[in-house]
Amino acid sequence: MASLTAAGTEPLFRLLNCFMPLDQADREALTVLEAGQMLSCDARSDIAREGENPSVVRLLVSGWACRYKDLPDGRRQIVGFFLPGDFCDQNVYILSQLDHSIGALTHVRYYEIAPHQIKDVIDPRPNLLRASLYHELVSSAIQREWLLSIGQRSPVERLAHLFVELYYRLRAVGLATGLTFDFPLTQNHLAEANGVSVVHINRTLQEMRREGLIELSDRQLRIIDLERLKRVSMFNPNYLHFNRA
Amino acid sequence: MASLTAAGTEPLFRLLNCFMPLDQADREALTVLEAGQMLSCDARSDIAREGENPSVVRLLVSGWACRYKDLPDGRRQIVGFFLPGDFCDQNVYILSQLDHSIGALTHVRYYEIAPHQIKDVIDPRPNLLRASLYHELVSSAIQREWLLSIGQRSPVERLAHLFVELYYRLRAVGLATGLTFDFPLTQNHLAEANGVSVVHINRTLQEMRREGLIELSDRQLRIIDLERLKRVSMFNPNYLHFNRA
DNA sequence: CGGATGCTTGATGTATCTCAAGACGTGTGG
DNA sequence: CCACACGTCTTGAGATACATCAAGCATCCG
Repeated sequence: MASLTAAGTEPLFRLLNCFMPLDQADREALTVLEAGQMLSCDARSDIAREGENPSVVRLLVSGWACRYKDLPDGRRQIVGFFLPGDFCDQNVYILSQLDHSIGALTHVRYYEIAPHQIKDVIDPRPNLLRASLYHELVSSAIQREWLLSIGQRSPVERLAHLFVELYYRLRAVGLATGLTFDFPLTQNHLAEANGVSVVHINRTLQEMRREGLIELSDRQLRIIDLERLKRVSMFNPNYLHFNRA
Repeated sequence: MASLTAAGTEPLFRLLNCFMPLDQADREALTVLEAGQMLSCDARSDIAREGENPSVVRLLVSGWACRYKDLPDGRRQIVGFFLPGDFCDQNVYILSQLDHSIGALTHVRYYEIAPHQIKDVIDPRPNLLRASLYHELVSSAIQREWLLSIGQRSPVERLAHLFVELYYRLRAVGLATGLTFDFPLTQNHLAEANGVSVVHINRTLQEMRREGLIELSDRQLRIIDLERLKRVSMFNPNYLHFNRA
């Protein structure tokens, strides 16, 4: 069985446990998925490419990844981040063609699992089933919140909002215990996720540091004033649907 | 049984039929949903508000609606449009709290259906089941494409892309037979969906008219040059997953 | 040592916002 | 039936937030 810290299916268990109260039997049921094939992938390489025919479900175990879309002329938009414990699209294997790509932002490790295996594990247990449905719905809700951010929030607000969101999600899977935590995104990633140029991200970050909101260096983020960060970004946690944070 | 034009469950049938080949028996199965309660709602009023506890699934029958999110200070972002035949969130009734609102853009008519009724109709028929899963996945894919649009495309490109998307979707449900069709969105709606000010939308539209791309007046959109519109916006229809357009 | 990768800064241009006003059509109540 | 409010589209003027281009520096690594 996996150790309790950031290995195997433990992050997934912790995440699902935020949606529905799970018990030890649920936890053990999930470990069955650890029989699947564990793969790994280097930073800056793709886990899946647009146009492929997906046939497996991927469960991120360690490292950060992202979903992105690109245009023929090279512009690229990150449309979501994957953290340990996240399924990369539980149901997309149904589609015949992937409409986006998945890229590794750091070195990542993940399971590739056959769809029926997931069903075998999850479907018989009502709470797991419900929690995994939540997971799916929340992924979609996060996309909507990003649309609100990119469409309406200013760059400072956008970054503040993103930092708080990632803080909540990392905490859920046990990767942020305090207000300082590993944060491997480069300014380039932040730019691609927020629809702003790198130069502007750089200046926006400086402003936020000057304001005493955050510190960010050496791949570590320190949230100095969480409440102000939430106020600035008008953060409303309801979209994450963590009933039991 | 409903007439074939834009009434009852016919738009839904047509939409699902774009994902999987359906037969007459599937069509008739869907009409069972017409036993549900038909409601209507005036333009500019809300069908559902953020914070509510959703317990029904809504199927849009006629008119246009949108999903939107707003910030405490009044800013608002439209994150999706609903056309006849669309389910407003097949699965959200699972969540205890709605994280967004649904607003009517025109006078709309819709069914309110109990979740179990939908399951009763859809689950026993494999093609219906698969098609409705597609519907869900495509809604999510559209959100991703919008993120790409708002984050990376210029206002002209964004509008062009939106016009093509809506043309495809309207055609799928039989509401656009030629390149001229009813288009009830105001410039304000376009602004709120694209994260641009109304003034700028106005000027962007003028530019597009000048360029001979479209005509738009009196709630009618005329696509003058579809191919150029697609080229300008770098439109790739793969995200709609209309296998059988 | 040379080449990636990432962060930072300055200078310049422009796309887009904001504010403000007017015109038009439509429905409504006095 | 008129007066008025309201929603929508349009235009102008001015301010500014942001992109772009370009360069320099640090770190890491083969």
